[in-house]
Amino acid sequence: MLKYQKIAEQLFSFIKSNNLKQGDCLPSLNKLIQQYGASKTTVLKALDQLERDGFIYQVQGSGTFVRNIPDEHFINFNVSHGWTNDFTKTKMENSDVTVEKTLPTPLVASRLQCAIDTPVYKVQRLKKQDDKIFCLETSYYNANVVPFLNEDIAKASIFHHISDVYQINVGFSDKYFKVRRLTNFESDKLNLPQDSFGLAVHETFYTTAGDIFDFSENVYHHENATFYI
Amino acid sequence: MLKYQKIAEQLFSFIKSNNLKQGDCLPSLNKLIQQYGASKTTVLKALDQLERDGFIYQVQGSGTFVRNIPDEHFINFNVSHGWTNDFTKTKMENSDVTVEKTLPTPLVASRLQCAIDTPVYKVQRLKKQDDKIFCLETSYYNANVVPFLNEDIAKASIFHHISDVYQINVGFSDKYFKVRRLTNFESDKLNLPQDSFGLAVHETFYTTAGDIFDFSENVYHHENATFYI
DNA sequence: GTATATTTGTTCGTATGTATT
DNA sequence: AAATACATACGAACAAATATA
Repeated sequence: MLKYQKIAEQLFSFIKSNNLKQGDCLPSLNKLIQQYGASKTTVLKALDQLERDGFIYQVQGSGTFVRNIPDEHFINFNVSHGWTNDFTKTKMENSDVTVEKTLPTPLVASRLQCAIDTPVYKVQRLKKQDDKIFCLETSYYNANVVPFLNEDIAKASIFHHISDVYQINVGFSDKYFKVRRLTNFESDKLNLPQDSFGLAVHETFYTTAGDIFDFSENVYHHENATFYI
Repeated sequence: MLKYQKIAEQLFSFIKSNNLKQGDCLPSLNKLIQQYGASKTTVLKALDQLERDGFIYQVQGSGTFVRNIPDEHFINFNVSHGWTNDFTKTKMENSDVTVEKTLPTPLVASRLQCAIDTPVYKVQRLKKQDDKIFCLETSYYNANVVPFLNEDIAKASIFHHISDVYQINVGFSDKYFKVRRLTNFESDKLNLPQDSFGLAVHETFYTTAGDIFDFSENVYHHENATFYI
């Protein structure tokens, strides 16, 4: 692990273990430089990462301070994979898992930016948190990039699997969302009355090298799924 | 304007004016260093900002590439003030503006982290985009931080006003959201049937110095409001 | 397939600027 | 007015990943 990442992790642990609250002050840059035996550049990079992640904020001439810890009943909308609020990891369980090797619809092919005769894995999963139905996920993996998937892999974590086995690492994603009425199939799966509404999220995932490997649509249970950013 | 900001702006303009698409390559670091007469650190800082904003991605050993331009019908969920997708600025108009100096409810006081006898401005605005109703905003400003507001200011831009007049600059915000049924008042304002659903967003705004000055609830029209991140 | 060049990523050190205390 | 603390910018060296010959 890199030096600035290690510093960022230790500072984060410091905040958690000392139970620091919004507005509490962190040690000054110079103290952190001494404390970690690092250069200013390196400590600043660690602080910048923590700031991007929403844990701290820096005020010129004043100091570095802790931000609010997000309410634990809400889920970080930025990490749709991993499902953690970074403070208390919430266990997300997959059920009703189906995996099918098939050909993409025109919409899916356009989102995966592949030809319509490119084989894709269609994966559907019902995600539950503490036995509460959280969302229905329908995702499509380009089989030319992700050579193999099955129910066992999908029941655990697809992203971890393809990272471990194929060294395919998630880089970034395009993410669109809106509120819409559920289809009968969706309301059935989510155990909601017909004509219920939910949050529908379309997300296209790219590898760190910029290649598309996954397009997903998640439909969230409007009562059980609440988010923060 | 700072050097790295200027470089970031010019690179962004370069992408737009040359109509670059997803995957297109930007000049290498060394070329940018020569081109802008800046150090590696400074150019990197500009690139990091553009990467954070979702415009580019960097691949070690390979190069720097352009990301997808977001669909123009979707709005950047991260900038609830300003209302721009950074490529085509969409005009957002305020109507049905009311401003009232009052005392906070317990919920509002807790969100503003102020006493219940602290005066606050309650501002309500209906936001329209091309005459389509976009959302109903109800916001509360701590009057000890923002000394004065009226309908004229609220009809234009409150954030611009308090930045210009009081040097109060927005630093960051805590943002929570979920899908819920609208109240009768809300569905009436949004011109939707009763019992419609919408996206409800609670956002607490902090100044760059870390002081809370605004708590807002936005309720979005589920047909007219679509987002990206 | 391998060596080499290219390109981004990390880390160090230093100087100067700017805002707050 | 002075001290403190973060912000910007420069330069240099080395590391790591990728592209190319």
